[in-house]
Amino acid sequence: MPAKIQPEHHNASSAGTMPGNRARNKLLREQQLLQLAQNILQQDGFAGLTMDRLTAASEVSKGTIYNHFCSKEDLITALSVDSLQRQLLLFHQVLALPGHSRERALALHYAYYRFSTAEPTLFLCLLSATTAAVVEKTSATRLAQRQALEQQLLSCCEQVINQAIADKALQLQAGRGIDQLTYLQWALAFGANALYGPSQQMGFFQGLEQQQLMLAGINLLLDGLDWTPLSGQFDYQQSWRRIAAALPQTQAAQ
Amino acid sequence: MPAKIQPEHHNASSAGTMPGNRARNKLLREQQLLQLAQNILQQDGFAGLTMDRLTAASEVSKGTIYNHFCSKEDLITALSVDSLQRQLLLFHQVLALPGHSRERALALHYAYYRFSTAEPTLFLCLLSATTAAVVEKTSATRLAQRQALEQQLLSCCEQVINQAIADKALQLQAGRGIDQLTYLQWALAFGANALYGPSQQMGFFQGLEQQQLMLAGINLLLDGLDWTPLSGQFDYQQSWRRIAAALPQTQAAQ
DNA sequence: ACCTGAACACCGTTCAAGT
DNA sequence: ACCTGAACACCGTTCAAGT
Repeated sequence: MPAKIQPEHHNASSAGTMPGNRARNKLLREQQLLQLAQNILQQDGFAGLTMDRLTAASEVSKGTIYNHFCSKEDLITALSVDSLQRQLLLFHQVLALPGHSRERALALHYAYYRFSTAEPTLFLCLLSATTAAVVEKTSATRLAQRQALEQQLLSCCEQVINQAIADKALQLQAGRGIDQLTYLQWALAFGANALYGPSQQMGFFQGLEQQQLMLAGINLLLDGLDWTPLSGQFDYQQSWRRIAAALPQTQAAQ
Repeated sequence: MPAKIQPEHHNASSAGTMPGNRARNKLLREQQLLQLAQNILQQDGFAGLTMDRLTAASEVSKGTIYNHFCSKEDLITALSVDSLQRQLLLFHQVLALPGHSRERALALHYAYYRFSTAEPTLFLCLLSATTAAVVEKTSATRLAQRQALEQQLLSCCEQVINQAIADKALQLQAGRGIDQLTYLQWALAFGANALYGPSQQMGFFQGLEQQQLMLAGINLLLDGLDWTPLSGQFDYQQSWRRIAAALPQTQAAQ
C-alpha cells in the first residue's frame, strides 16, 4: 500500500491540495524536469538543450517551466547542483571503504574521475555553471544551494587530510595549510579529468592511458608531501582496482 | 620607405588589386575582425559577442563576415588560434631566458599562468573552443591551424624535458614517457589556472594566494620526479620573481 | 568575384487571458 | 494562486540582387 501523506490541518482550507503537499509536488516536478533536461543533454548535447525542447518533452507549458527556473542559466545551475549531489553521494560511498588515509585520498580521486567519465555532459554543466555569464543569471537561492554542496565536498577532502595528520601519516610543513593541499589535489584532478575528459579537449593527449596517468600524478604529488605509505612501499595500483570494483557500476545510464 | 609588395605577373589582369594583394588584404581584414571581436569580449564578456555586434563594430556587412567565418563557432575557434599564437610567443620569450632545465620548466608554467590571468576571456575562448559543439561547426582548415599550434606548444615542453635528461638533471623511470610528464604538468597548470582563474570558478578557493600555490604544486610534482636541483637546494621563489620581471608587462591591454 | 542587407528560422522571455 | 500559449525581441544564417 503506497504511503499517502496527509496534509497538515493548521492551515485551514478546503480538501484536496494542501500547501505542504503542494510544495512537495513542485519539488517533485522540478526533479522530473531536471531528469528530462539530462535526457536531452545526453541525446543531443549541450546545443540541443533549449527551453522549447524541454517544454515539448514535459507535460507543462513554457510559463510553468519559467516558474521553476527563472532563466536558462538557472536551469543549468540547477543541473550542476544535481551533479554535485551525485558527486557527494559518490564521495560518501567511497569514504566508507576500508583503508588507510592515503588510500582514502586516492578513493576521492577515483570518485571524481569516475563521475567525470560516467557523466560527461554533467561534468560540462558543472564547468559552465561557474562561468560569469551563467552565475549572473541564476537565482540567489540556487547559488546558495551550490555553495553549500561545494562546502560539503570540500569537507570530505579536509576530513581525510585531518585523519592523515592524526595518524601521523602526514605532517604539514610550515606555511602549508589543509586548504592548500586540497586545492592542489583538486587542481590536478580537475585538470586531468577536463583535459582528457568530456569534450576530448586537447586532442594531442588521446593516446595515453588516463587512469594510469592519474594514478601516477597523484602518487607523485602525495609522495612529494611525504604522505605515508609512499608509493614505493605500497601497491596503489591494487588499491585503485579495489576501489573501482567496490563502486557500483550502475552509474552511467538510468 | 615602406616595403610595397608587388604582385606577381604570371596571372595576367589589369592594374590595381592583384590576387596576391587580395589574399593579403583578406588576411589583414580577418585580423582586424578578430581584434574587434576581442574588444567586444573584453567589454561585454562572452554573451555580448554576437555576429550582429561584430558586424556593427566593423565596416563590412554580415555576409562578408560569413565570408571569413563560416559560423559563430568558427569565429571562436579563430580567436582560440589567435590565443595559441600569443601563448607560443610567450613560451618562446620565456625559453630565451637563462637558467637550468628546471627553471625553464618553471618559466613555461609562469608563461601559461601569465596568459590565463592577463587574458581571461581568451583563456575562456580556448576552453570553449575545445567543446564538441564548437568543434563540429568550425572549418577543417581552422581546426588544422589549431592543431599545428598545439603541437608547437607541446614541442616547447618536450624540448625542456629532453634538455633536462641530456643534462642528467632528470632521469625517466621505466614506463614513464616524456608525453606523460608533459601531460601531468599541463593538467596541473590547466587545473590551477582554470580553478582560480578567468571566471572565479569554485569560489571556495578565493582566499589563497594563487602564485604561491602554483609554485608549491609545481615544486611538489618536480621534486617527486627527482628533477634536480630539488626545491630544498634551490630558491625557486626567486626564479619565479626573476621570470616575472623579465617578461614585458604590456600584455594585458592593447 | 565579391559585397550587401533584407528575409527567415529559431530561441529565450514575457504577460494578458484563462481556470 | 497557478497555468497557458500567443506574442515579442533577438540572434545566427542564407541568398537574391547589386556592383
